[in-house]
Amino acid sequence: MTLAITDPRAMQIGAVAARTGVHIETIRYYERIGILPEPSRGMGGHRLYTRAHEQRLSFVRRSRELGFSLSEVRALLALAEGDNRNCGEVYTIAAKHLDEVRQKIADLCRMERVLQDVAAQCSQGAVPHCPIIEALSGTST
Amino acid sequence: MTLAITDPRAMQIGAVAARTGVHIETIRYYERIGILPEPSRGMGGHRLYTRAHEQRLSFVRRSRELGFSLSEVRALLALAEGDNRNCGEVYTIAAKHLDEVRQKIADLCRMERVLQDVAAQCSQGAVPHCPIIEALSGTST
DNA sequence: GGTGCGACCTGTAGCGACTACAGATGCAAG
DNA sequence: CTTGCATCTGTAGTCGCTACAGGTCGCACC
Repeated sequence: MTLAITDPRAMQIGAVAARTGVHIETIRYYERIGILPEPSRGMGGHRLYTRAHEQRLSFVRRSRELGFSLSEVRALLALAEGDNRNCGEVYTIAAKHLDEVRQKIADLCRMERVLQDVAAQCSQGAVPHCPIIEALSGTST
Repeated sequence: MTLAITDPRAMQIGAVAARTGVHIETIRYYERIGILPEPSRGMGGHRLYTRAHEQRLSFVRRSRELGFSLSEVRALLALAEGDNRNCGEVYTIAAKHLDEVRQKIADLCRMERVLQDVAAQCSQGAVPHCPIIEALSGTST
């Protein structure tokens, strides 16, 4: 029964989690939604991962850190899998995402300015009424 | 039966939605979670809103546009309701939120830089392998 | 008096990307 | 044998909406 040819380099989920920085629950979640292929199982039903799994997980993690959505990550993985003719498609995804990131930055910077103005009025003290509340109540603006 | 003293200034949900820019479904959602008090109802069970509801909704909308979470908005509303002794608490919430916004901006700017670098390598053409994929695969970094 | 239309009603399920349990195992050491 | 950690499965919760499905209300028009 225990003749299973278990690769000595095989890792359990905790080990891959530690090496990739991806939480255990998230790894199982990725498997469930098809981002990570199902690994083989050892004696007690424990998942056994290979270097390929680890690399794929690292790829996902780095992509997520750069703000790619999981569906973008899925697309990137598919392109990475294939030959390198698809570099243009990869570039398209990345460029589109870069635009979105810049848009978000612009939005947040606008928020920041307003918040700072509003907060600054408050710290100038001597308040008959709270200027933050009044700004949000929007009798001005 | 139809003696109900309906305030002529009372609006139906569609009107408040139009005036405040908050979607109808969102208004009902706010009511459900207790952000907006239940309005009175007219003949057919339709909600009837007052100016007070409209003002509260506008307050919520402006706060949300500045990125406050609904639980922060709840707190701000409670403070706005009370006397103005709580201006310090309002300031605390706003300042904390401002910090978070700045943190997000910093994070996004870091993403932006990396994405731009990576994308720039790609557009420099003459690619043996896709540099974006390689960057995400992380043999470097 | 019917019929159509649009605005409204209630209630529930779905999104994205996890996270947090509960309750059952596996496995090695003391 | 027991303790204790790691793992297993499955489900529900998070946030802030959004999108239905299937019913009702009120008014205009013929």
